[in-house]
Amino acid sequence: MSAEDTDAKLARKALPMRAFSESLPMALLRTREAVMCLFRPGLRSRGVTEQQWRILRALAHSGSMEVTALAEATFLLGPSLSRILPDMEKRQLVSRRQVDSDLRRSMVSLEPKGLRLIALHAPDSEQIYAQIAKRFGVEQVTQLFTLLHELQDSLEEISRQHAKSSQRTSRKPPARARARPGGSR
Amino acid sequence: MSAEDTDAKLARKALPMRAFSESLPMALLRTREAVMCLFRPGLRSRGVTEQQWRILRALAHSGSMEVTALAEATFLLGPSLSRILPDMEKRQLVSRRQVDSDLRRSMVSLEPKGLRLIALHAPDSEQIYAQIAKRFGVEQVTQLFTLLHELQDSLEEISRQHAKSSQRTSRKPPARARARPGGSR
DNA sequence: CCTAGATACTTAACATCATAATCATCTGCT
DNA sequence: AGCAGATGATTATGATGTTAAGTATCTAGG
Repeated sequence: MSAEDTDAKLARKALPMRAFSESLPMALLRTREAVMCLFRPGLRSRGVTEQQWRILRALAHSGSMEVTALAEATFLLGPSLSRILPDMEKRQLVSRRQVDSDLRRSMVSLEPKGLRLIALHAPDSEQIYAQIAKRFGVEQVTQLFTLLHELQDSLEEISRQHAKSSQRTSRKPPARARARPGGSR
Repeated sequence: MSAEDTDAKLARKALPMRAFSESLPMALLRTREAVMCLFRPGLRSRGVTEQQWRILRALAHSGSMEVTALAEATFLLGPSLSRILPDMEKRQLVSRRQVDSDLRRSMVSLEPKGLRLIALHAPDSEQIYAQIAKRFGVEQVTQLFTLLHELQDSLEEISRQHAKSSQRTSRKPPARARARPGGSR
C-alpha cells in the first residue's frame, strides 16, 4: 500500500463527509444516464436529439407555446432554443409565428411532420417503459416519481428559506434555479 | 383557443404516449438540477467546479487512482480529465506520477491543498444534506437512494438482455453506458 | 527478436450548455 | 408624447462533454 493510499484513507476517516456513493447528485446523474442509454438509440435512429425530442413532447402535450414557456417546459435555456428551433423549423418539425399583440414574442407550434415523428417513436418509448415496469416494478416506478417530486418540493422550500434569510445582506433574489458555466455533468 | 392548440390536444389524446411530466429522464434531470442549485454556490465560492469537486471526493474516498479508474469513479470521460487534471495540478490540488511498471499509466493523488479544500467545504455540504434530511425526511432520502440503485440495476439487466438478443445481428457488445454528442442536458 | 494488436492516455474537432451582452419591443410614469 | 426601465428573444463568448484520431507503451504470436 502506497503512502498516498494511506493518507487518503486516514483523510477519509477524519473528514466529516459522507461516502462518495451517497452523493445525491451523483446518484441522480448515474441513474439518468442509465435510463437515457435505453432511450438514446431509438431517438438517434430517427435523427432526433434528446433536446429536440423534449421540445416535440412538450408541444404535443401542451400545444403551441411561446419560447419562454417552452424553455420552462423542456428545461432548456433560451439560447439553446434559439439555436435548436431554427433547425427544427427547417426540418418542418415545428413552426413559428410572431404574436400580433406583442412583437417580441413568438409562438412555437408542432407541425404535422413533428407529430408524425412523435407517433413513430412513441411506441418504442412506451415499450422501454414497459420493460422498466416489468423489471423494476410498477409500484417502484410510481414510488420513485413520487419521491423525486417531493424532493423537488423540499428543495424549493429550502431555496426559498435561503433567499429569505439572505435578504438582509443582498437585495437580489437568487434569481432562478439554474447552473454554472460548463456542461451538465 | 387557436387551431394549433386544438390540434395538439387532439394529438395528445390520440398518441400512445405518457404525460411529459411522467418522463423519467426529465424527472431525474430536474431533481438533480434542483439539488445542485443548493450545492453549487458553496463550490463556486471556493473556486471549484462540480467536476473538480467530484475528482477531489473520489480521491479522498478511494485514495490515489489511475486516470481510467478516476474517470469511472467520477463519471467523467477520459478527455475531460485530460483537460481538468492539468489545471488541478497547477493549483496543487492533486499530483500525478507515472507508474513505474507501466509507463502508459499515471497515478493521480490528492495533495494537501486538495485535502484542505475538502475539509473546508465538507461542513457546508453536510449541512445541506442535513437540511434535506430535515425537510424531506431521513427515511425518504435512504429510500430514494435505494430506489435509484435498484433502478440502475434493473436498467443494466435490460441492457444486457438487449445485448444478448442483438448478438445475432451485430457482433459488437453495446460497449458501455455513455452518451451522445453534445452536453448532458 | 519483431511485428500486430491491445491498452492508457492525450489531442483535435465539433456540438451543446451557461452567462452575459445586445437588440427590439412593450409598459409605466411624468 | 416621451423617456426609463422591464421583458422576450437572439447573439457572443467561454467552458465542458463526446467522438474520433493520434501517440506511446505494453503484450502475444510467429
